[in-house]
Amino acid sequence: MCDMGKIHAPPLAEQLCFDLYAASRAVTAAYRPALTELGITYPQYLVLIVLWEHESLTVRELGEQLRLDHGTLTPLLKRMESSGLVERRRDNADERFVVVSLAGKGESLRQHAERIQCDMKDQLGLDPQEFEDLQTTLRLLTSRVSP
Amino acid sequence: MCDMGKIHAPPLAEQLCFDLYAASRAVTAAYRPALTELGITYPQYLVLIVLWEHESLTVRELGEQLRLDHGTLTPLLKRMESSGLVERRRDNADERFVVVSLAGKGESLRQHAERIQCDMKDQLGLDPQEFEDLQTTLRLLTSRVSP
DNA sequence: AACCAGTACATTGTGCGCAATTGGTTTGTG
DNA sequence: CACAAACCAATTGCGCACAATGTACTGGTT
Repeated sequence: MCDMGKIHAPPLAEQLCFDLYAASRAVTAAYRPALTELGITYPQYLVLIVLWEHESLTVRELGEQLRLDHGTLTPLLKRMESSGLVERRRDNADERFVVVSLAGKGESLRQHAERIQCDMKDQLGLDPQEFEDLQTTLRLLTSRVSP
Repeated sequence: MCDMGKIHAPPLAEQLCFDLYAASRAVTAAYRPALTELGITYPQYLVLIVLWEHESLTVRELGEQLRLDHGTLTPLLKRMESSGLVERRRDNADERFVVVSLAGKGESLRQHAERIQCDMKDQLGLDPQEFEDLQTTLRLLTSRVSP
Protein backbone atom coordinates (compact mmCIF):
# COMPACT_ATOMS: atom_id res chain seq x y z
CA MET A 1 0.00 0.00 0.00
CA CYS A 2 2.31 2.67 1.26
CA ASP A 3 5.91 2.92 0.10
CA MET A 4 8.23 2.07 2.97
CA GLY A 5 11.35 1.94 0.80
CA LYS A 6 12.97 5.09 2.06
CA ILE A 7 12.93 5.32 5.84
CA HIS A 8 12.68 8.92 6.87
CA ALA A 9 10.29 10.84 9.05
CA PRO A 10 7.75 12.57 6.84
CA PRO A 11 8.04 16.37 6.83
CA LEU A 12 5.25 18.50 8.19
CA ALA A 13 4.47 19.82 4.72
CA GLU A 14 3.34 16.36 3.58
CA GLN A 15 1.06 15.78 6.53
CA LEU A 16 -2.55 16.11 5.54
CA CYS A 17 -3.46 15.74 9.20
CA PHE A 18 -1.60 18.92 10.02
CA ASP A 19 -3.28 20.91 7.25
CA LEU A 20 -6.62 19.72 8.57
CA TYR A 21 -5.70 20.62 12.14
CA ALA A 22 -4.35 24.03 11.12
CA ALA A 23 -7.31 24.83 8.85
CA SER A 24 -9.79 23.90 11.55
CA ARG A 25 -8.13 26.17 14.08
CA ALA A 26 -7.75 28.98 11.55
CA VAL A 27 -11.43 28.88 10.60
CA THR A 28 -12.48 28.73 14.25
CA ALA A 29 -10.25 31.74 14.89
CA ALA A 30 -11.91 33.55 12.00
CA TYR A 31 -15.31 33.09 13.63
CA ARG A 32 -14.03 34.20 17.03
CA PRO A 33 -14.31 38.00 16.75
CA ALA A 34 -17.94 37.88 15.64
CA LEU A 35 -18.83 35.26 18.24
CA THR A 36 -17.02 37.05 21.04
CA GLU A 37 -19.13 40.07 20.23
CA LEU A 38 -22.20 37.91 20.86
CA GLY A 39 -20.64 36.56 24.04
CA ILE A 40 -20.37 32.96 22.88
CA THR A 41 -17.64 30.54 21.88
CA TYR A 42 -17.39 28.41 18.77
CA PRO A 43 -18.62 25.14 20.34
CA GLN A 44 -21.47 27.09 21.94
CA TYR A 45 -22.33 28.50 18.51
CA LEU A 46 -22.55 24.96 17.14
CA VAL A 47 -24.89 23.97 19.96
CA LEU A 48 -27.12 26.92 19.11
CA ILE A 49 -27.17 25.99 15.43
CA VAL A 50 -28.46 22.55 16.33
CA LEU A 51 -31.08 23.98 18.69
CA TRP A 52 -32.27 26.56 16.16
CA GLU A 53 -32.93 23.62 13.90
CA HIS A 54 -34.41 21.17 16.39
CA GLU A 55 -35.82 23.31 19.19
CA SER A 56 -35.35 20.70 21.88
CA LEU A 57 -32.96 17.77 22.22
CA THR A 58 -31.51 15.49 24.86
CA VAL A 59 -27.84 15.78 25.72
CA ARG A 60 -27.35 12.46 24.03
CA GLU A 61 -28.93 13.60 20.75
CA LEU A 62 -26.94 16.82 20.85
CA GLY A 63 -23.76 14.82 21.31
CA GLU A 64 -24.60 12.62 18.35
CA GLN A 65 -25.13 15.62 16.11
CA LEU A 66 -21.94 17.38 17.20
CA ARG A 67 -19.92 14.23 17.84
CA LEU A 68 -19.10 15.42 21.33
CA ASP A 69 -19.38 13.38 24.51
CA HIS A 70 -21.07 14.07 27.83
CA GLY A 71 -17.86 15.09 29.51
CA THR A 72 -17.57 17.96 27.07
CA LEU A 73 -21.23 18.86 26.77
CA THR A 74 -22.32 18.87 30.41
CA PRO A 75 -20.08 21.74 31.57
CA LEU A 76 -20.50 23.52 28.23
CA LEU A 77 -24.30 23.44 28.54
CA LYS A 78 -24.13 24.55 32.17
CA ARG A 79 -22.14 27.59 31.12
CA MET A 80 -24.67 28.26 28.38
CA GLU A 81 -27.48 27.90 30.90
CA SER A 82 -25.96 30.37 33.31
CA SER A 83 -25.53 32.90 30.51
CA GLY A 84 -29.19 32.55 29.56
CA LEU A 85 -28.65 30.84 26.22
CA VAL A 86 -30.30 27.48 26.90
CA GLU A 87 -32.45 25.69 29.45
CA ARG A 88 -31.78 22.26 30.90
CA ARG A 89 -34.40 20.10 32.57
CA ARG A 90 -34.84 16.46 33.38
CA ASP A 91 -37.33 14.58 31.26
CA ASN A 92 -40.27 13.73 33.52
CA ALA A 93 -41.06 10.55 31.65
CA ASP A 94 -37.51 9.23 31.92
CA GLU A 95 -35.36 11.05 34.43
CA ARG A 96 -32.15 9.78 32.97
CA PHE A 97 -32.49 12.25 30.12
CA VAL A 98 -31.68 15.94 30.30
CA VAL A 99 -33.60 17.94 27.71
CA VAL A 100 -31.88 21.01 26.33
CA SER A 101 -33.88 23.82 24.74
CA LEU A 102 -33.39 27.43 23.72
CA ALA A 103 -33.70 30.16 26.32
CA GLY A 104 -34.43 33.81 25.53
CA LYS A 105 -30.91 34.91 24.77
CA GLY A 106 -30.23 31.86 22.63
CA GLU A 107 -33.34 32.59 20.60
CA SER A 108 -32.45 36.24 20.15
CA LEU A 109 -29.04 35.45 18.68
CA ARG A 110 -30.65 33.50 15.88
CA GLN A 111 -30.81 36.39 13.46
CA HIS A 112 -27.14 37.20 13.91
CA ALA A 113 -26.13 33.72 12.81
CA GLU A 114 -27.28 34.24 9.25
CA ARG A 115 -25.05 37.30 8.88
CA ILE A 116 -22.05 35.59 10.43
CA GLN A 117 -22.48 32.64 8.13
CA CYS A 118 -22.66 34.86 5.05
CA ASP A 119 -19.65 36.88 6.07
CA MET A 120 -17.62 33.75 6.66
CA LYS A 121 -18.68 32.16 3.39
CA ASP A 122 -17.55 35.28 1.60
CA GLN A 123 -14.29 35.36 3.51
CA LEU A 124 -13.50 31.75 2.64
CA GLY A 125 -14.00 32.71 -0.98
CA LEU A 126 -14.63 29.24 -2.37
CA ASP A 127 -16.88 28.90 -5.38
CA PRO A 128 -19.94 26.65 -4.86
CA GLN A 129 -18.32 23.67 -6.54
CA GLU A 130 -15.14 23.87 -4.42
CA PHE A 131 -17.27 24.35 -1.34
CA GLU A 132 -19.28 21.25 -2.03
CA ASP A 133 -16.28 19.15 -3.02
CA LEU A 134 -14.49 20.08 0.18
CA GLN A 135 -17.54 19.27 2.27
CA THR A 136 -17.94 15.92 0.54
CA THR A 137 -14.28 15.02 1.04
CA LEU A 138 -14.30 16.05 4.70
CA ARG A 139 -17.37 13.92 5.38
CA LEU A 140 -15.80 11.01 3.57
CA LEU A 141 -12.70 11.34 5.72
CA THR A 142 -14.71 11.59 8.91
CA SER A 143 -16.73 8.51 8.11
CA ARG A 144 -13.63 6.54 7.08
CA VAL A 145 -11.85 7.10 10.38
CA SER A 146 -14.90 6.89 12.64
CA PRO A 147 -15.62 3.57 14.36
CA MET B 1 -22.50 38.17 -2.41
CA CYS B 2 -24.45 36.00 -0.07
CA ASP B 3 -28.20 35.56 -0.38
CA MET B 4 -29.96 37.11 2.59
CA GLY B 5 -33.43 36.82 1.09
CA LYS B 6 -34.71 34.07 3.33
CA ILE B 7 -33.96 34.70 6.98
CA HIS B 8 -33.42 31.41 8.76
CA ALA B 9 -30.60 30.02 10.81
CA PRO B 10 -28.50 27.76 8.60
CA PRO B 11 -28.70 24.07 9.52
CA LEU B 12 -25.65 22.25 10.78
CA ALA B 13 -25.53 20.17 7.63
CA GLU B 14 -24.71 23.23 5.53
CA GLN B 15 -21.91 24.43 7.77
CA LEU B 16 -18.56 23.78 6.22
CA CYS B 17 -16.97 24.96 9.45
CA PHE B 18 -18.58 22.08 11.33
CA ASP B 19 -17.41 19.48 8.81
CA LEU B 20 -13.91 20.85 9.17
CA TYR B 21 -14.11 20.82 12.95
CA ALA B 22 -15.54 17.31 13.02
CA ALA B 23 -13.06 15.94 10.49
CA SER B 24 -10.13 17.40 12.37
CA ARG B 25 -11.22 15.82 15.63
CA ALA B 26 -12.02 12.53 13.93
CA VAL B 27 -8.60 12.30 12.29
CA THR B 28 -6.88 13.27 15.54
CA ALA B 29 -8.86 10.54 17.26
CA ALA B 30 -7.75 8.07 14.60
CA TYR B 31 -4.11 8.82 15.40
CA ARG B 32 -4.68 8.55 19.13
CA PRO B 33 -4.37 4.77 19.68
CA ALA B 34 -1.02 4.58 17.88
CA LEU B 35 0.30 7.69 19.59
CA THR B 36 -0.89 6.60 23.03
CA GLU B 37 1.08 3.44 22.53
CA LEU B 38 4.17 5.62 22.05
CA GLY B 39 3.22 7.67 25.09
CA ILE B 40 2.65 10.93 23.20
CA THR B 41 -0.29 13.12 22.23
CA TYR B 42 -1.18 14.48 18.82
CA PRO B 43 0.25 17.99 19.32
CA GLN B 44 3.39 16.40 20.76
CA TYR B 45 3.61 14.24 17.63
CA LEU B 46 3.47 17.37 15.49
CA VAL B 47 6.29 18.95 17.51
CA LEU B 48 8.39 15.83 16.95
CA ILE B 49 7.69 15.90 13.21
CA VAL B 50 9.05 19.43 13.03
CA LEU B 51 12.10 18.53 15.11
CA TRP B 52 12.86 15.42 13.05
CA GLU B 53 13.01 17.75 10.10
CA HIS B 54 14.87 20.68 11.63
CA GLU B 55 16.85 19.20 14.51
CA SER B 56 16.81 22.36 16.59
CA LEU B 57 14.46 25.36 16.72
CA THR B 58 13.48 28.19 19.00
CA VAL B 59 10.04 28.15 20.60
CA ARG B 60 9.13 31.03 18.33
CA GLU B 61 10.10 29.15 15.16
CA LEU B 62 8.26 26.07 16.34
CA GLY B 63 5.20 28.19 16.93
CA GLU B 64 5.38 29.63 13.44
CA GLN B 65 5.56 26.19 11.88
CA LEU B 66 2.70 24.78 13.93
CA ARG B 67 0.78 28.05 14.22
CA LEU B 68 0.67 27.71 17.98
CA ASP B 69 1.53 30.39 20.51
CA HIS B 70 3.82 30.40 23.53
CA GLY B 71 0.99 29.87 25.97
CA THR B 72 0.31 26.53 24.32
CA LEU B 73 3.87 25.52 23.54
CA THR B 74 5.64 26.31 26.80
CA PRO B 75 3.74 23.82 28.99
CA LEU B 76 3.56 21.32 26.13
CA LEU B 77 7.34 21.42 25.69
CA LYS B 78 7.89 21.16 29.44
CA ARG B 79 5.81 18.00 29.50
CA MET B 80 7.79 16.68 26.55
CA GLU B 81 11.02 17.57 28.34
CA SER B 82 10.05 15.73 31.49
CA SER B 83 9.17 12.63 29.48
CA GLY B 84 12.57 12.71 27.78
CA LEU B 85 11.33 13.61 24.30
CA VAL B 86 13.00 17.00 23.88
CA GLU B 87 15.54 19.30 25.48
CA ARG B 88 15.05 22.97 26.23
CA ARG B 89 17.88 25.42 26.84
CA ARG B 90 18.38 29.16 26.68
CA ASP B 91 20.32 30.42 23.71
CA ASN B 92 23.63 31.71 25.09
CA ALA B 93 23.98 34.33 22.37
CA ASP B 94 20.51 35.75 22.96
CA GLU B 95 18.98 34.71 26.23
CA ARG B 96 15.48 35.66 25.14
CA PHE B 97 15.34 32.54 23.02
CA VAL B 98 14.69 29.02 24.23
CA VAL B 99 16.11 26.44 21.86
CA VAL B 100 14.26 23.15 21.58
CA SER B 101 15.99 20.03 20.31
CA LEU B 102 15.43 16.29 20.24
CA ALA B 103 16.29 14.22 23.29
CA GLY B 104 16.95 10.48 23.24
CA LYS B 105 13.40 9.29 23.43
CA GLY B 106 12.22 11.77 20.83
CA GLU B 107 14.89 10.53 18.44
CA SER B 108 14.04 6.90 19.03
CA LEU B 109 10.40 7.39 18.10
CA ARG B 110 11.39 8.63 14.67
CA GLN B 111 11.14 5.27 12.99
CA HIS B 112 7.65 4.64 14.32
CA ALA B 113 6.35 7.80 12.66
CA GLU B 114 6.80 6.44 9.16
CA ARG B 115 4.63 3.44 9.93
CA ILE B 116 1.94 5.51 11.61
CA GLN B 117 1.84 7.86 8.67
CA CYS B 118 1.49 5.00 6.19
CA ASP B 119 -1.22 3.32 8.21
CA MET B 120 -3.17 6.54 8.44
CA LYS B 121 -2.79 7.31 4.77
CA ASP B 122 -4.17 3.89 3.98
CA GLN B 123 -7.00 4.32 6.45
CA LEU B 124 -8.04 7.65 4.93
CA GLY B 125 -8.21 5.87 1.61
CA LEU B 126 -7.93 8.90 -0.63
CA ASP B 127 -6.29 8.50 -4.00
CA PRO B 128 -3.24 10.72 -4.61
CA GLN B 129 -5.22 13.29 -6.59
CA GLU B 130 -7.93 13.65 -3.93
CA PHE B 131 -5.25 13.83 -1.28
CA GLU B 132 -3.47 16.66 -3.05
CA ASP B 133 -6.67 18.54 -3.89
CA LEU B 134 -7.80 18.40 -0.30
CA GLN B 135 -4.43 19.60 0.93
CA THR B 136 -4.46 22.45 -1.57
CA THR B 137 -7.96 23.53 -0.60
CA LEU B 138 -7.20 23.37 3.13
CA ARG B 139 -4.12 25.52 2.70
CA LEU B 140 -6.07 27.98 0.60
CA LEU B 141 -8.70 28.23 3.32
CA THR B 142 -6.11 28.67 6.03
CA SER B 143 -4.36 31.44 4.17
CA ARG B 144 -7.62 33.19 3.34
CA VAL B 145 -8.74 33.44 6.95
CA SER B 146 -5.30 34.07 8.47
CA PRO B 147 -4.35 37.68 9.21
C1' DA C 1 -40.52 -7.43 45.48
C1' DA C 2 -35.47 -7.91 44.84
C1' DC C 3 -32.27 -8.16 41.41
C1' DC C 4 -29.54 -6.93 37.37
C1' DA C 5 -28.04 -5.33 33.04
C1' DG C 6 -28.27 -1.32 30.26
C1' DT C 7 -28.67 3.63 29.69
C1' DA C 8 -27.88 8.71 30.52
C1' DC C 9 -25.73 12.03 32.69
C1' DA C 10 -22.23 13.92 36.14
C1' DT C 11 -17.61 14.20 37.93
C1' DT C 12 -12.61 14.08 37.95
C1' DG C 13 -8.23 14.56 35.89
C1' DT C 14 -5.09 15.61 32.03
C1' DG C 15 -3.80 18.14 28.05
C1' DC C 16 -4.36 21.38 24.84
C1' DG C 17 -5.56 26.38 22.64
C1' DC C 18 -5.71 31.12 23.23
C1' DA C 19 -6.07 35.87 25.40
C1' DA C 20 -3.88 38.90 28.54
C1' DT C 21 -0.35 40.11 31.62
C1' DT C 22 4.33 39.96 33.32
C1' DG C 23 9.29 39.85 33.37
C1' DG C 24 13.76 39.43 31.61
C1' DT C 25 16.72 40.46 27.38
C1' DT C 26 18.27 42.93 23.43
C1' DT C 27 18.33 46.74 20.24
C1' DG C 28 17.84 51.26 18.63
C1' DT C 29 18.17 56.22 19.53
C1' DG C 30 19.68 60.33 21.47
C1' DC D 1 26.12 55.70 28.18
C1' DA D 2 21.14 56.03 29.24
C1' DC D 3 16.76 54.72 28.27
C1' DA D 4 12.82 53.66 25.69
C1' DA D 5 10.95 50.40 22.41
C1' DA D 6 10.79 45.88 20.68
C1' DC D 7 11.17 41.16 21.51
C1' DC D 8 10.80 36.36 23.53
C1' DA D 9 9.20 33.42 26.77
C1' DA D 10 6.61 32.36 31.08
C1' DT D 11 2.48 32.70 33.71
C1' DT D 12 -2.45 32.97 34.68
C1' DG D 13 -7.09 32.12 33.65
C1' DC D 14 -10.80 30.15 31.01
C1' DG D 15 -12.97 26.91 27.93
C1' DC D 16 -12.99 23.06 25.53
C1' DA D 17 -12.00 17.59 24.35
C1' DC D 18 -11.69 13.17 26.03
C1' DA D 19 -10.80 9.07 29.08
C1' DA D 20 -12.24 6.90 33.20
C1' DT D 21 -15.13 6.47 36.95
C1' DG D 22 -19.31 7.24 39.57
C1' DT D 23 -24.34 7.87 40.21
C1' DA D 24 -29.13 7.74 39.20
C1' DC D 25 -32.72 5.85 36.67
C1' DT D 26 -35.32 2.27 33.72
C1' DG D 27 -37.05 -2.11 32.19
C1' DG D 28 -36.94 -6.89 32.22
C1' DT D 29 -36.01 -11.24 34.97
C1' DT D 30 -36.64 -14.08 38.61
